[in-house]
Amino acid sequence: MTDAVVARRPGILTNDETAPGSKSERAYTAIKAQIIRGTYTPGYRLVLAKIAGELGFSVVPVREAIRRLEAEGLVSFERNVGATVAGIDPTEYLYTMQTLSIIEGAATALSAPLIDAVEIARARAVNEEMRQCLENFDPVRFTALNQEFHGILFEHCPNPHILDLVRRGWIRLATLRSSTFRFVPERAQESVQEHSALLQLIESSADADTIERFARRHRSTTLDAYLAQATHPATEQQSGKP
Amino acid sequence: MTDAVVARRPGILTNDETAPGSKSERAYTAIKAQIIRGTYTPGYRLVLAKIAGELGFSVVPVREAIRRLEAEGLVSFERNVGATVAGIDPTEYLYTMQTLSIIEGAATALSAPLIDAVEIARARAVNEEMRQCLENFDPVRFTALNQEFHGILFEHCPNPHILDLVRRGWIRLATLRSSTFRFVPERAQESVQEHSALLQLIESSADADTIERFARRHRSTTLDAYLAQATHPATEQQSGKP
DNA sequence: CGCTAGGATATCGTATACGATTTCGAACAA
DNA sequence: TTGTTCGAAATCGTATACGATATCCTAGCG
Repeated sequence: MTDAVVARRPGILTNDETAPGSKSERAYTAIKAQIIRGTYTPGYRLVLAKIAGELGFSVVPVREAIRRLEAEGLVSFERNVGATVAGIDPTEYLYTMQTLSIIEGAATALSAPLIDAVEIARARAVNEEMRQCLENFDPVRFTALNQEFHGILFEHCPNPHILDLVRRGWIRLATLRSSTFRFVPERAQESVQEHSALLQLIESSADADTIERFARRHRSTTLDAYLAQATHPATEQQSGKP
Repeated sequence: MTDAVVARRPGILTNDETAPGSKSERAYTAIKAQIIRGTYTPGYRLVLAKIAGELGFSVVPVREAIRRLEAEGLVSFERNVGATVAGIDPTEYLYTMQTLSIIEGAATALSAPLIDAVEIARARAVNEEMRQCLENFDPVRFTALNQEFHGILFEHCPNPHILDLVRRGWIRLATLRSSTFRFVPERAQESVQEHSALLQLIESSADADTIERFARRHRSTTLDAYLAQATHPATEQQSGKP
């Protein structure tokens, strides 16, 4: 296979973290980053004064940032009580996954005609590396590569709204990396194979419907695997007071 | 047909407007309502002090509300310059419609198994009334009923995220009621017929895929009709200074 | 021992004030 | 006329202050 020469880019799903804007803006990206990184785990209480102190800002921009994150679904907020990092119980997880499978399926189908041979090659390289991760049992890298792989597939989606929804879905799922996520080797194996098949479909210009169906199914199957594995995916919220 | 006895409810797409919360909350719903009503048309400049004055609040909650609306895509915002009601150029419109067709199709398919005979009857009644609106040429009522009809179809969608996305899509489209929207009688005629067919599919428990496909197509066909009709859907933003 | 009342504490919600930035227009030079 | 500079006005961005509300703890009562 043609490997090596294939260029690698950061990938559409990676966060900027560059935040040279207003304090409100920086608070927004800072908090968001913490949530994604997992420093603020689901259920963590976001106390205005505390965060403001940590960032060296006053409460006003922090508050604004939090309400924006609430609108994005990353934070849940209660009047006169405060905000917490949005928790994800099993039901929530299922909903999120289902939504993502629908959106991402569509995004992939819409991107497909715009993916050229070079991109296909890139995706193949990534998928190959994923296979190697399986042999070396490196779930962390596997997950990262999986993200990159799918990123390649839908980053050409011409509809920015859909792209945005996909990104949000991935971010939402990223917040439970540590809690619900379990690595399922058998499923991962299948996953790599399905990726190959999907690339085949795209390469051979299969019709949009087929691609969409396949991509969607790929997602929801992964979901089933994870759900089956997770014995009792923590219902309770953890208190955020360290 | 069994009419009359069928109960009528406000419908899932109608706005609450009840806002007994904090000022930040009330500012949020107030501004949102104005945007949906069309009082604040796309391009309208949302000046903090002015809106604060109108509502009798200070600027802080207003600003917060605006940033939340930005996160929802109803308002576009530029640092140190201000916020305007999000405009929708033809491209944007197309993107929004495409996204909505995908989401709404899925929502309808997911709802279908949960819709009972009573609801079907309700939907039939609404559709019948739509047909009458065509005869009397009442586009306004027709549009309202169309909203109610689709509301019945997907309001049972068990996935709240999807439901939420559908709602947002409708709201986004509502903001251009006055600008891009043109009523296309021929298409409206077809629309009513497709509604009947869709109800048939649901009633006969057609498989999810068929329903989804049909619902999606129904949407995107409407889109095509509107786009074909709109001669030159205003590219320019109107200045907000009255 | 369990429950309720009441106050202390933590935290939120928003008004006000003021510095920072952009925008707009007028005066002036080419 | 056209372009440029400079200053005033408009508007945004955020710190601070303080009232409002919820939560927690303690003491007292049954």
